[in-house]
Amino acid sequence: MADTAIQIGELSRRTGCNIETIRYYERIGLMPAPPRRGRYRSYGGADVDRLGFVRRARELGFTLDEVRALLGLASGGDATCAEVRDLAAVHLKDVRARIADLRRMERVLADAVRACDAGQDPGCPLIHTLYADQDRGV
Amino acid sequence: MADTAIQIGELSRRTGCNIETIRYYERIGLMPAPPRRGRYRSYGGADVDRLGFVRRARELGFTLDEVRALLGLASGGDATCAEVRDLAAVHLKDVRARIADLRRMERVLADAVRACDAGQDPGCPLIHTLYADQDRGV
DNA sequence: CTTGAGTCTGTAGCCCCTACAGACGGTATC
DNA sequence: GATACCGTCTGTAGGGGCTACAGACTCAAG
Repeated sequence: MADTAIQIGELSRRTGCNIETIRYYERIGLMPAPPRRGRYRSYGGADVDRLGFVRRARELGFTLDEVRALLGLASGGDATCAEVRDLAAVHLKDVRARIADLRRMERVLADAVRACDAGQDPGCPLIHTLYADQDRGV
Repeated sequence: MADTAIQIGELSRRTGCNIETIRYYERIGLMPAPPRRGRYRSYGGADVDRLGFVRRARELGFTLDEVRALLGLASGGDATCAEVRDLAAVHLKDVRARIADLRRMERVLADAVRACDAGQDPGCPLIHTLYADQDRGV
């Protein structure tokens, strides 16, 4: 929120976003190309806010395209809240699907590891699982 | 398990693995280069098994490098079960970490969507979350 | 003889960065 | 003033794990 001009390194420190990544975001048009002081990029408070927004959206798992959409909506009026909500809802569904996938993996892996520990099986239970299960399960 | 020779399309059908992906696996040495009938690849039952193994391991979220290791261990004696177990245990930990990450995302997203639906907030709650939360949360 | 499906090689693209190489800028020290 | 050192610059290549072409071929059926 300080409105003094900062360099890319400071922007990186304040947002926790890698310098290379900041330049990458600029290249793909996610961040605006800032003015230069000499040949160095010069950022202001608005850039810190915007990049923070991007970073937090990324941490919630939004794709860069979704982040782009969110940024567009964020600058619109409050009529866009419904659109934002829908974007988030779709993404939430996606996140839940990924969780469900991972839980299936978790279950199978945990079972296999437990079976290995039990050591009843002649041969390795996990290898057995991977070889034998014909398209079923998982 | 049929031991008649099959072409890549049939291998693809039997394993559910994309043709391009099969050739890719061959290129990176995950699948052996099969003999040719004329200029067409000719596969046997062992290939169906091996590719099935790879596919199931992938479905459990193992990386290709891990799959490579598993394949190596699978052909070893039963002394390797402990190694397989450890590989799986490490991977399981990873899967659990990813689940935890996704659950954090899920929680924040679900809260935001709920807040949007409630419509108390002046402006959009999700946008607000993304702009305001300073490094905290998420 | 021609059509059509299957296969072949090779290369380029996807997502989202990350990691260089090699040159320049600006400041602190000697 | 020279040196050292950090920060920044551009540009390009790589990663994982595929996927999607283009353009050539093989082969069986009609």
